[in-house]
Amino acid sequence: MEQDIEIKPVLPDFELDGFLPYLLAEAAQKLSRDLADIYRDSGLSTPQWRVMVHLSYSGRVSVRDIERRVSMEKSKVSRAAARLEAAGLVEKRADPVDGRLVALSLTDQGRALMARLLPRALDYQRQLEGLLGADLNGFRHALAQLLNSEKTA
Amino acid sequence: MEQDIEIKPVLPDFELDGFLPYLLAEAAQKLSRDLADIYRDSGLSTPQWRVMVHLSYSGRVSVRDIERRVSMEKSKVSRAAARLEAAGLVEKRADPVDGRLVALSLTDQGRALMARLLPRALDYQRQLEGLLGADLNGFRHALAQLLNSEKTA
DNA sequence: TTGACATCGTTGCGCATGCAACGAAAGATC
DNA sequence: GATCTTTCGTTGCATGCGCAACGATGTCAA
Repeated sequence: MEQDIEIKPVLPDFELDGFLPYLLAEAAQKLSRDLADIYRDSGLSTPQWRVMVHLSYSGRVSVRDIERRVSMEKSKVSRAAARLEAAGLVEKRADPVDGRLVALSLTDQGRALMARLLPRALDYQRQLEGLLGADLNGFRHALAQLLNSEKTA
Repeated sequence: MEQDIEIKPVLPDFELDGFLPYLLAEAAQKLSRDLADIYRDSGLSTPQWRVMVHLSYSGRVSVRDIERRVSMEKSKVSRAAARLEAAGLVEKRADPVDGRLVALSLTDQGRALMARLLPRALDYQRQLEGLLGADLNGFRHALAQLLNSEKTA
């Protein structure tokens, strides 16, 4: 008889279902997928969507601004912006003051697209808020705590 | 004078800082990065870590099991398992009952590694729980709600 | 002004990823 | 039992990603 059904857990206390990084990753992935249903039909990838969202309420912005704000790699932002420009949704100009900066802004076509998509995103947001109900405030507070926390290592 | 500092937000109600899918994605990414500091030194990638964790408390499992449980693509699981086998951490056998299934299990070396890493993961978990404090229960409940929700679309 | 250093955005490169297609094996139907 | 369908795991392929290196521009100091 070989070693057979000897299921000896390495660490009995450990439960994957209660592990916060795992749960958070699962939830984030699900929400991201559901949200993507809103903008996928418009031909936007997730990085492109994020850039568009940022431009929708931040006006004219550089690549570096988006990188810091949304924690996207600058190369990711750069490529997303290049495709958005090719699609006619975003305009890239050289910053008149600082020649290194690229000033990104929505074109009329891009603004029209987001004027159509953002309300749907807000609907989804309100749907989520309704789902969470009484837990919403605590949930927001918890997320803020996690985002601002330093790892003790 | 060209169109200049006319920052007209597309949708005034929209605030990225309060948008739940965005916040959740940010928080999940941060926790995943911090957690990775625990196992990165051991040469494990994130998919490999997830497979190891699953095997640590589930005993012998097939690729399909992991795919369903951890919502990882089966190709992702397959490649992670192949590398773990090459590293001597995981053993792959053919299931004696169902020839299609691959029975994955930890080797002694793999078990020893996880016996060293899992306590550190639990420490991190407890650190997070302490950080959340009174919000912890509500946070867990909220995550469960989100994970089980159906999109109204 | 000139030269050394920093910052911004793009691009090349190696690698991981997701998707589809495939062979092998099991199950279903007759 | 023979054939058709389904399931499992692997692999090929196109694409996206992170990281480093690069050219271009700005900044600073002497």
